[in-house]
Amino acid sequence: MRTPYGLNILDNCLTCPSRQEHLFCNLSVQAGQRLNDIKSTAVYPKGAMLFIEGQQPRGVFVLCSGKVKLSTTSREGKTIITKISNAGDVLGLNAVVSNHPYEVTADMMEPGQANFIPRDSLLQLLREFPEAALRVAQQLSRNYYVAYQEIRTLGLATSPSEKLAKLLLSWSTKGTQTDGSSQLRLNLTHEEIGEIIGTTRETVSRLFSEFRKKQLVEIKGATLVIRSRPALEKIVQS
Amino acid sequence: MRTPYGLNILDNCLTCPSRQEHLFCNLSVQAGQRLNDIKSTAVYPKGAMLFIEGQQPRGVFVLCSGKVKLSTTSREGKTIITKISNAGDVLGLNAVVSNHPYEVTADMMEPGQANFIPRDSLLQLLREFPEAALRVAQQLSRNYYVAYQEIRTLGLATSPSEKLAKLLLSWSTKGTQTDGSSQLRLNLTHEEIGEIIGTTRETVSRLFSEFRKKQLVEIKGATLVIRSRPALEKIVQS
DNA sequence: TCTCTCCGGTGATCCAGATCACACAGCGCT
DNA sequence: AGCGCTGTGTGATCTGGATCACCGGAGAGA
Repeated sequence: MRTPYGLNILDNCLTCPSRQEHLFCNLSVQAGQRLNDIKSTAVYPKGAMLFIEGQQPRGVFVLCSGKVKLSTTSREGKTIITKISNAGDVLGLNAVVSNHPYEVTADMMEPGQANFIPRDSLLQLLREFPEAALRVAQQLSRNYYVAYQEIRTLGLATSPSEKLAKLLLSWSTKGTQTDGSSQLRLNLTHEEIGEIIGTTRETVSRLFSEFRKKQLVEIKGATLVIRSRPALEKIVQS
Repeated sequence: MRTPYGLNILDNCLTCPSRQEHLFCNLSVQAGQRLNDIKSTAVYPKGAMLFIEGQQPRGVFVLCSGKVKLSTTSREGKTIITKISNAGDVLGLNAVVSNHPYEVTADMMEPGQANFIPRDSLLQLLREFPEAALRVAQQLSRNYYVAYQEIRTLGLATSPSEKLAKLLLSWSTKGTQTDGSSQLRLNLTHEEIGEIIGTTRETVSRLFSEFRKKQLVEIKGATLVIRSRPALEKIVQS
């Protein structure tokens, strides 16, 4: 099956390749079937907004493919990116469960597919299947845990260099691992990286120069090679 | 019933005065009874640690009376206070549900009582009572929501004065409300306030001077009077 | 090919807030 | 009283990173 954006569509959660990997997908057959029935799937272009900060929650989105940027913006226009979500992530869950407005804006960084589950149907399912409710609780507590790391980073890490080092290390675990160095594709602009670690475009640029000069890192086009994890860890130190 | 610290002990959740007010207390009779059976209650002195950041989760604490400071500290010794908890709050829930270590340290700021619910018993209860699991999910999503506000404050609010103004406003809602001014007891040191808004003792001190000079605020001993909410809101503006 | 726009690099300046350094006030202790 | 301790108030510096300003390269689109 092909779509306007050249993606393969997954139309059944039960046969989804990431079914086993993620909390929300890995349910009993009945609950899974039910989930499959109430979901509707759609493919979104780059730049599409799944939901916007402040909207009343309509439902949750389960990301099947693509990358999604979660961000929040102050009245003066300053933006921070709180998370880059990948396939398998559940978006908007907190808003739906707590019935608070979405606390972030979710927009597609590249074309991708997402399943939508309306709020009422989801809550009904949770009432019927205790296992699903527990699974959701676990997912929420994981979210909370991640949010907490973010608070620690923003509140405790002092310098931008520390934060950038931390970020690179967290990325490097996902990249190609070899000896003490690893490699990863960099598909964010300096501006966006600045929004993640809470600093300006210029500072990010200068930090990369500095890291390059110190041989901690190497950049060829969009690929970033981490030359020395230990050295980065020393910068983090906290 | 009297205790070493001069507190009345509440020994039954079903008759607790705050039973109706808080998510976790307000369950069906069966679930409530069960909760009452598996909990054990204790009274703690000022300074007692309910749990410490990094420990494996033993269970949750439901605070019956007193105030608890939740904080996290970096290796270099910098500390941030993430929340001041009051009666009715459930502490350690995320750690228990996700089975991650406690992400904060909880210590009593004044003598108080707390019920302890061991991890295994709680999880068992959640499996048996779907309503309880859903309740827990809601509690977690509320926690998440609060954490998010914190991220916004730390990441987006620019100046310390903005953060302090925000904090005072959030406190003033709980204090004695009159016209446009309100009054509240200040039982934190400048140092602790600094740890909440992420700045130094000296800066807090200077900010209070400044606010006093601008007639936004008045301080007599431990009571703080907010003279003009609108003016504080103008400082926040974000 | 030319132009437009976005992104990255880097220098120059400036300032808010951290840091250091005292002074002093309240309070419990012996 | 005299001592230590904890918390507060306020000056004097120092500095890291924001801000402004400009340039050059890469890609898109006509």
